[in-house]
Amino acid sequence: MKAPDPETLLAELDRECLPHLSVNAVIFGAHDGALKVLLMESAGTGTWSLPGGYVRRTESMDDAVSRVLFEMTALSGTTLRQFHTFGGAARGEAAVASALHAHGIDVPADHWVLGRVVSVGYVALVDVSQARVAPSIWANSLRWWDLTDRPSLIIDHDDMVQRALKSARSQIDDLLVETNLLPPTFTMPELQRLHETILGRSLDRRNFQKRMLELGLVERLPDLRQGVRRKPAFTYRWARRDGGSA
Amino acid sequence: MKAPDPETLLAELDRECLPHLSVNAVIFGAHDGALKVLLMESAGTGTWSLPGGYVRRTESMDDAVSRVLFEMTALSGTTLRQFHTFGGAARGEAAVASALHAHGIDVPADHWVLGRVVSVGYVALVDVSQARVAPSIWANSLRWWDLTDRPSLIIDHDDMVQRALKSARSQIDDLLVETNLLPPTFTMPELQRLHETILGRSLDRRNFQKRMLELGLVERLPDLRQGVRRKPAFTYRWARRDGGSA
DNA sequence: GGCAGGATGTGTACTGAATACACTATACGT
DNA sequence: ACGTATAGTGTATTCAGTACACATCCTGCC
Repeated sequence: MKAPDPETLLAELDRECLPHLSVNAVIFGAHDGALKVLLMESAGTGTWSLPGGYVRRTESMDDAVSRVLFEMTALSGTTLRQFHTFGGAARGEAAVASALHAHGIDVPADHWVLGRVVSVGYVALVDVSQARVAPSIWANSLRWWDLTDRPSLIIDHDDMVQRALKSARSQIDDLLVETNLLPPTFTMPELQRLHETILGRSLDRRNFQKRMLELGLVERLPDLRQGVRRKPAFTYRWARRDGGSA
Repeated sequence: MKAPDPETLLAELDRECLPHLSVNAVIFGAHDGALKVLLMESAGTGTWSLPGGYVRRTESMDDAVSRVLFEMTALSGTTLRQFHTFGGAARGEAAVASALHAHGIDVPADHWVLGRVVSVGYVALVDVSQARVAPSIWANSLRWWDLTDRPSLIIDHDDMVQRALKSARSQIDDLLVETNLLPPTFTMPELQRLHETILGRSLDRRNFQKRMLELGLVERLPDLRQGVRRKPAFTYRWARRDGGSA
């Protein structure tokens, strides 16, 4: 993002972006067995919301949300999946005014950014330790929150988190494949702990391993993971998907 | 809808609706064992597309799509379910210009209705015989097409139909409950034929009945359906759902 | 009135996926 | 070397979904 420029920011927004439309990303991360979600605090308001942004006229929504994610975390190549679009009539983002005001930008009261905005929700799973969280014009504070101990969010963003979580859990295999949430090679217990963190419940080791292998999601490598202070574990990597058409 | 008024239609659209946003409805109907989809022909172009409309600034998207459905079919109370939002960068609706031009309305080339529009897709199942299909400003022709024998559609509407169908089939129980696709009381074979039409495959009678009853979707009534020229069948009605919270 | 035909009603067996569960093996720390 | 913590592995059960055959009842024809 550019540095805040009182005069041109709003004009640029109007010229380059689709009005009344935003994308929001529910970014889940796993750290130390706790499920985290990335939230931002609108400057000057103390209110928390989901990271999001506007869609440029020449970019697809998918590209827009990838860009937003990159701007906020410096992560690219992450699988972002659309899960729902929120189009209630009462969706207005008063927090935007405060955020912009904190940067010396006055927004006309009738500007669309303060009014009703339809928001397309995307969900992603990322590695907390790889994300380089960076504040922006919209967010003076951006940080990971424990999912079970987070502030309440503006408008319907709490609902978005709930839906995103449900969606992420139901597509967990799909969302984890080929992501950077795990190193290129990993052990089965590592993969299982990740699943458990995301699903919020414990899984049986034997059933878990059986399922991963039966689904052909991972393939075992000849090496063992040494260096840990326990029994060495087999290492695995994501299996190449054999292209199955619809 | 109002009668086309060259001067005010566009102004009204700008004033009352959210720009660059539309809702589209994939309306499936079953008739004589064939799965139908409601399509409209943009006036003057001969190109076919899904019914749709714009979202008023004071109504929710859900309300907007219900209104569109009502305007086109006079059906109300139908369950419409959002299934996906289409936000590709190349979404422009040239057909709109022709449709409006056919009504003597000239659209400036840079107006948003001709440019990129993000479209929120909804799906519904309705009774073909109850729908009173009515042309509108946007559609000079509106009719049911056999799903397997339909014209190709503009932009990504063919993709929308595919996704909608997949979504409808996976939620069939949910979409059929309490709808007007069947009379208040119906027989099990009637319900089964409806399922078969929507799913596009035949089902086993015993398994089907067992499943419907096990899921508690229907409850048997004391009466038999007479008057048919076969063995009389039990009648059923939709069972009241015992409110289960998430 | 009897009989053939077609549609309706019903229960059991099989298969596959998910679940529950216990013991052996290895490295580290003492 | 011995205890402990973690990793590796197979079998039995349950549940959902699927496959399948025969009796019943009404209609229409003879």
